[in-house]
Amino acid sequence: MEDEVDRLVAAWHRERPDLDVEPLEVLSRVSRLARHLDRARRTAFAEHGLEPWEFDVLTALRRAGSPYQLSPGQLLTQTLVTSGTMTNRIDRLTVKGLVKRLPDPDDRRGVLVRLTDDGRDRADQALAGLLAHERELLAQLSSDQQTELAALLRVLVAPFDNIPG
Amino acid sequence: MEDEVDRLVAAWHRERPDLDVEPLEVLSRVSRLARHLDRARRTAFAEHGLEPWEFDVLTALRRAGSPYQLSPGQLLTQTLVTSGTMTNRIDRLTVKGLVKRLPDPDDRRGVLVRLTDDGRDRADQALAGLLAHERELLAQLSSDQQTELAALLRVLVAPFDNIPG
DNA sequence: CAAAAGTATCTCGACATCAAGATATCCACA
DNA sequence: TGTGGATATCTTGATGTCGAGATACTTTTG
Repeated sequence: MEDEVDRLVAAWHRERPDLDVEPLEVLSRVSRLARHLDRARRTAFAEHGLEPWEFDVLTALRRAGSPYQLSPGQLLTQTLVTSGTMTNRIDRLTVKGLVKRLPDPDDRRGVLVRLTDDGRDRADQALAGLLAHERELLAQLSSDQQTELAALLRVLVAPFDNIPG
Repeated sequence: MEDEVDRLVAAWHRERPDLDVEPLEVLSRVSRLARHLDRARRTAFAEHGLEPWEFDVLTALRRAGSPYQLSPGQLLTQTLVTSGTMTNRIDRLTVKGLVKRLPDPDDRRGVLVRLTDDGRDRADQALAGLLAHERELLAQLSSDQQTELAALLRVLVAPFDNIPG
């Protein structure tokens, strides 16, 4: 089946036949798919009363394991936002009662952000919902194809994840 | 090579061994890669004095072919932003002398946004630069692997692109 | 031909994000 | 032990985006 990127590439061939736009076949699809996924996730999370950014923070804490706490610094390396943004997010999640700030007993500069019981439940529910939606999307591919796709994507992502930056 | 998603999946297995998080192997990689690509593009465009959003608008006009003009409405369906955002973008591109607004001769409600000569050159240069950078990223994969990857991604994107939404 | 519905663009207010800088604290080394 | 540099978090100001509504014009309908 044709997609927008096929049309994009066709347009470039028409306008710039001298140019090899092959890279767009992969990378434009990655970007566009990510955009669509963002929308789908927003919808999925709304069923649980969460915004995507709230899910990101809550699940980072959830994955940390009991007692479900991380420093703001650890949270921002995991979520790739700036410190100002993270301060703001923690503030708002605190108001909603999903996390709370505790002083770090070992470092008086720092604080620890801990998931409340309610926050943990919301994270678990939203994750289950997300996985259900995503499984539907992936039903277009066989299990083997999914594995293949994951492996190819890993090759492209790994350099970013392993080289500082 | 391991990546962040491998670590993510391992963490979920540890904390929620009951849950099948297989979909994340594909879709989290798509989202994370897209995020890295955004950054890389920002860097690539900066060499040509353009922001990513400027590139998006200019290349949409460029692809339209001579005389390189589209209505704001056409531009916002292509770039997936809202009308308020597009108005703002056209304003700023006009100030920079990369596009200009012309009245639509056939519909007095409408305007046409046309690329200036300078705008067209900038778009062409930035595209060439982008493709060069992206080719480097993709050098991790063989030509066959790239084709395979593009095909698998197309299967996932196509439903979004072909069903209105 | 007049009124209603639809369409195209722009305006405005709210908000999340970023980048840079401020403040407080820790740590290595002399 | 004290001093300078590194670290952790928060604050501030600017900016781009969204969403709702306003305005102007076109098309359809009766």
